[in-house]
Amino acid sequence: MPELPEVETSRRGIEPHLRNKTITDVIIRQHKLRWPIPKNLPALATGQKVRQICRRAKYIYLKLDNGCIIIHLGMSGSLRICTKHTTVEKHDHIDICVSNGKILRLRDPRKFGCVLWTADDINEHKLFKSLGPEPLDETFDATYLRNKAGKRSCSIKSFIMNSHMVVGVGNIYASESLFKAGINPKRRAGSVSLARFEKLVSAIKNTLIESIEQGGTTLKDFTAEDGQPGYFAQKLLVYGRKDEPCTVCGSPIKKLNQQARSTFYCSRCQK
DNA sequence: ACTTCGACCTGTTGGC
DNA sequence: TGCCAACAGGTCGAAG
Repeated sequence: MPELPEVETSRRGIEPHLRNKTITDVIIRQHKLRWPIPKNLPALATGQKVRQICRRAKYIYLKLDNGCIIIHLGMSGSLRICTKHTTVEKHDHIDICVSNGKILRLRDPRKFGCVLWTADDINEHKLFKSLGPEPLDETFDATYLRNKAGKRSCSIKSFIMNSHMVVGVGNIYASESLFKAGINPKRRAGSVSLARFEKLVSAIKNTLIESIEQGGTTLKDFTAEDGQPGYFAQKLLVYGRKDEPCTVCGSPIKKLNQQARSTFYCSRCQK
């Protein structure tokens, strides 16, 4: 269920356990994720040192000297740091074992996630090549979005959730950001003014920064073998609040479906 | 080039 | 209390 803040929190959580450690083994229990885990991944990665633990969009990747291990958590994936004594649970699909005895373990009940390998420049990888800017990058601003929006007829909500426009805005933060910016989620992307894109960009950045900070304070011990990994409840203004009063004007929050996803908004505050 | 929609999978929840 | 349908925070790739 990870949105970008959870992915970044996961990256930060696993980083100190893996950086500069040598991979001693890769154990695959289930190949069939969104795409098959490459059969030769253990052969490629074993013996290599993990140089960096990075994030791009909602992908986490481990940089080795001979390539990268790309990880996506899909809808239900989670990462934890284990030891060889940690019980393997159902849906624990892959272990990446390193030289200090720690194990990076991916659990993903719905199997929408993936673990892939690339030997080439990560930015040339098919999944990375056409990604839009990071939402917290300074190149992501109102002018950029206005230009991208052009005369497009798709809804502003699906526009900001489109990874070719900007990455990392998931279903929850799309609703939350549009509420903060006062924009109706059904509005055509092409009809949003530059001034309103300014508000929207600020809202997206603020929402994400706040959540990442909250993740950092919530995250005490990522090894959390017994409980959940570094996910965290967040204060939501509209998401999941159907029929509850708007925090600004008091009118009931509405729910609608867009592209088969739930959208929550205030019809009085968002035009 | 743009938009919509199906597909992938299992666990949880809410209504009857 | 139990059953079943609906739903869940992602996103690619095909089809129109």
